[in-house]
Amino acid sequence: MQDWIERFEGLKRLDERLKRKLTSQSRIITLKKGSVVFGPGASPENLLLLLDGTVRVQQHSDGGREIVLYRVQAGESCVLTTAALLAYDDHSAEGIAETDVRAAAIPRMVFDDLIATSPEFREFVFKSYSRRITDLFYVIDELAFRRVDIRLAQKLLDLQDREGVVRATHQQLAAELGTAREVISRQLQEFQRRGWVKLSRGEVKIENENALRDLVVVV
Amino acid sequence: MQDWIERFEGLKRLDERLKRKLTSQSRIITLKKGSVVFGPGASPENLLLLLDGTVRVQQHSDGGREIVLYRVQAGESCVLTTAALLAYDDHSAEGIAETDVRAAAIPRMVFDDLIATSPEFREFVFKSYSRRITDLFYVIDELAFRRVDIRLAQKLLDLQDREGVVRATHQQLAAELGTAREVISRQLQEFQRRGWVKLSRGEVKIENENALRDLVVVV
DNA sequence: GCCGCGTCCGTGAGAATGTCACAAAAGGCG
DNA sequence: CGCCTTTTGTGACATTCTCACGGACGCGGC
Repeated sequence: MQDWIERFEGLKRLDERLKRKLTSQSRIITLKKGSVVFGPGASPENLLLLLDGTVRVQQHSDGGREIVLYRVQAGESCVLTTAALLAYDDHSAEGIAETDVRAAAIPRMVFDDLIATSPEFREFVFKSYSRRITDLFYVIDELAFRRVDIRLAQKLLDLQDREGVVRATHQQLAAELGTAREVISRQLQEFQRRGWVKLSRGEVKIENENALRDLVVVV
Repeated sequence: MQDWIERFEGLKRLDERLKRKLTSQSRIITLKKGSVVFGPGASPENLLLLLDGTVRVQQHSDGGREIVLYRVQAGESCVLTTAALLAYDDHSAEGIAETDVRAAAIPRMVFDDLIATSPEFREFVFKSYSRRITDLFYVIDELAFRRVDIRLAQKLLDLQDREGVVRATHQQLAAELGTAREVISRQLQEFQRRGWVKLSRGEVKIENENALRDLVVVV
């Protein structure tokens, strides 16, 4: 279980000495689905590299609404937790394990050391930042400028499994888009009326994927 | 003009050798008010440190709407331009000089070198990232969860000068908040009706600052 | 002056989205 | 089945967005 480094595109090219250093000095941790990876008052002192599973990062409002900011997939890192969430304690962003999760925790000291010695590691870290910031820009763009029906169609396409089924409650879909549950319910009914989806408790079956894609593209 | 480094809280503690390196290897550039500091297809290869003036970073929609993401003030750096905007060329974020601007441009090589050798410089860079990301979180929070009247009141308080005057057109205020001009016009009229502000072409005079503050806080 | 002209602002109507309060339906479980 | 929780449906209304105008203001040319 020592060669998890090979799963990280950006870390493959580290030289052998650094790879050994990374594997020997970082701990492998596991988290149950649904547990809080980081949150208000619980910023880890470690850089987390996700080996398996996905982490959902979201934000709350006072009024109980939520919005999903981005997801960290296996093979990616949680750079922002180290850097930014410390400063951002007045508002509440948190990371939730969407599945059971396995991750490598790199202590801050080792992180610092690697940043100093390895250009490859630096590139990996800055690319991670870049990725997350791009995600945030995207969320802002969507929130400010796109209609809800289009965003919902896009989200359904993103979240569907191989059978074209999205397993999520209306409430969860609303949280994905940062809107209200009623809005989602009504939009989904409209999609169903047009024969694009089929609704049942806790899931949405996509019946006409192309119609959804057209909505996303053309408008 | 060599001691601009002292203006940067995070760089003061660099040792003398590195300070000399920074000043000798980076160019001082000046930009006219209104010019594009960076934008689609024009990401600079340099890290910019702002000596004087402010840069406004904003995003466009296809439909001609805009939203201000954050401002870079004198004494801060444009870290995101180097890292993120390259990856984000499909959507259009750009930096505009809000005033005449003077900045130090640090070549990528020097940046890389400093990151490798100086813990103080690393901290400076990561803090800069942290600051920007916090700003983006804030924008998302506002967009998703706050009413426009509250956001407008907040913005007026932020943008007022010493005399309580905000010099901006309704269109510009709309761009600040990522909303439509008509919405701002109507909200401002409502504020005026209540005696909180006085409107004239191109400016808003705040007449009752406390009322605006109350609106921001209590709701 | 006063005539154009571009920018800025006001307005009405209707669509889209958000809020609130409740009720109905669906599923789990003893 | 009866009871409970979760999920979904619905109406009424407030807020925000969009579209299509028209009028007002400031400025330069005459």
